[in-house]
Amino acid sequence: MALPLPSPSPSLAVKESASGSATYCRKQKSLGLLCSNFLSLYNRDGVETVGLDEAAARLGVERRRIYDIVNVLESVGVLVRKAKNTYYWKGMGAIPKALEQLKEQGFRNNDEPIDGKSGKISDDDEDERFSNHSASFQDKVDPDSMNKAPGSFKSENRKEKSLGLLTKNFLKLFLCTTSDMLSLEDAAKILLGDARNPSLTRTKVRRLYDIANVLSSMNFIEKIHHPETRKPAFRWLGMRGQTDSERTANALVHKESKKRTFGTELTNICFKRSKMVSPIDVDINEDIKPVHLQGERQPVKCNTDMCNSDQVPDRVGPSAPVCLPKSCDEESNEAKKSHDWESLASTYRPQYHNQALRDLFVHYMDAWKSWYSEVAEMDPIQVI
DNA sequence: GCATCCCGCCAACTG
DNA sequence: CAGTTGGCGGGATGC
Repeated sequence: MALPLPSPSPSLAVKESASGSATYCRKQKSLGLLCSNFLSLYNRDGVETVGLDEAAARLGVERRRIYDIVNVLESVGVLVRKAKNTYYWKGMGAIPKALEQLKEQGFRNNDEPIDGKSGKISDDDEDERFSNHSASFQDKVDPDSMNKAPGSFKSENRKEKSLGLLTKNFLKLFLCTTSDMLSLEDAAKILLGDARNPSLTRTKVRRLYDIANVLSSMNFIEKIHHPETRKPAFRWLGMRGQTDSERTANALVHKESKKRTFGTELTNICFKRSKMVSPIDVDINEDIKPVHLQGERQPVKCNTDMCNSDQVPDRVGPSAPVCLPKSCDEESNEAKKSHDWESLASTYRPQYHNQALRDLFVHYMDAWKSWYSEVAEMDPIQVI
């Protein structure tokens, strides 16, 4: 899909206060939310490849953030690198196998199951033997890597510190240990050869936070507090019998249930740390609940359609897919233009928790309609 | 005040 | 060598 893509930078999370001033809203820019949106965007039938530029544009984030997501997803088998800028989409169905392989690798590299506290895990199954720093397990080499040509030390050192590899090893800590609860600091120390270096540990912890956010958005882990120390930690949830769609769906629910206090944050209209964008920069996606309609409330029937972000630069929500809801009025017209996003729309129909959110949605719909009618007159929306 | 983690610089890597 | 990739840590935000 060759798209005329805008710079993602304008799509920033902003929140407008009652006074009209704006503040940066960190939550709306989180990697976990971005991951949820990423999955909602690509986890569907017919997706074969993922373009990084396209993903960045659709999600309204900088490419750098896409790398973070992609690296973690690649570690759990959801994506496989195809070429520069392009990944194969393997889907959530590839996860169990990937985890099983990680588990095997973990046990193969360590003679016996390791304990979450004292165990050690190779810092790099494939590359660590070329490492030049003091990892604990440099002598434990993944046999699969034996036929790989060694690269330069710098190259290997870089790989060894990659987010993808760190993700794998972090997962192995859960998969290959008896403990299903682990603090990130402990994980960092285990995964680092040099646990004495506070600076290294701190950096590792930062990366683990990134990873944990993505994994928790996929419901692989959940944040808890250690019962004794009250220190924050993460608990392994694993697959726990969830289907692919359930996992993706839960990923969306998760964002609301874990990262937001209901009713306290009605919009995703946020400011980037210092820059401003359109106050209509709403992340509608975050307020979308997966279907499983069992309920009382029938939300506004809404068809979603992907618009070329080139044409909606200021309306792209923070890390939300460039996917804006349309009213019933427009539905028939847009149906002709719309494509596979309809299936997504039917799967993730909005369900709002409270009246305020519903009101916001109506408000957003009105704003969108107003804007859309203007744009439609000027230049028809291109469909991806 | 500590936990969290976004942001973007810039070096390494790649085609 | 231009474009891609992604490590890294400063520092802002959240609690």
